[in-house]
Amino acid sequence: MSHQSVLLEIYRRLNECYGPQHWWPADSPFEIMVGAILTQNTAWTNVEKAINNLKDAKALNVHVLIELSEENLAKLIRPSGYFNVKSKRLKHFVSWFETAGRFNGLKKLNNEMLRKRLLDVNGIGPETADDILLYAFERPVFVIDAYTRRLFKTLGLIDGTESYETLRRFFESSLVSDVGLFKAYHALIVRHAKEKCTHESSCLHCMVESPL
DNA sequence: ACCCAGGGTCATA
DNA sequence: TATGACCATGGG
Repeated sequence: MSHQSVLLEIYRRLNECYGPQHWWPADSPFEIMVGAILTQNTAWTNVEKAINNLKDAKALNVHVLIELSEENLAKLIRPSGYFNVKSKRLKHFVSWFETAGRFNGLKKLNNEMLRKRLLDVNGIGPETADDILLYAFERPVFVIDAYTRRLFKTLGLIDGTESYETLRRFFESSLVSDVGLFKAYHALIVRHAKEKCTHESSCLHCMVESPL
């Protein structure tokens, strides 16, 4: 059986268990990018609080974020944790974003170039870059996170020690390159990890027992 | 009281 | 290249 059919079958079952997930939850692509940085190693419920603070302060835009001091920005995003680190990272990101000509400038770059540029920003690593590429720029990039690693290790499809790039290539070369599929797949993997499948163990749709 | 969450950087060997 | 310390809040 090809990797393609295995991965599609897993997707089919996840989708049957949980249905559409409406991801990424945000009002705009810019909010997605800010959220991608804020959610680094952090529960999403905490990120929501930080984003709401930014909205209440009318600070969820390039101009205000550039003007805002690092200290004041840290206060606003406090609930998301690592607030000093993330304040710096957001500042790095918005300065870069503005300099690069925002969406109209950046959307001209191909996937590989855009990814390279994102990774040059201090505070943006592979997963954050791919969140931004997939959900904000609608590029067909498969996001690898800890949940993905765990699930597919449990399924015996990967060893679990592979590098980020190796795993990303595995998914991207095994699946048809489709933004909608990649978005939905990643969202379902997260959903499956967070809300463990409550179906009977005999459930034919969930081939996986909850990871330990 | 402990554990973890939609990671990434930096210093060290 | 590869491991470890560090960042920090809030919910279980």
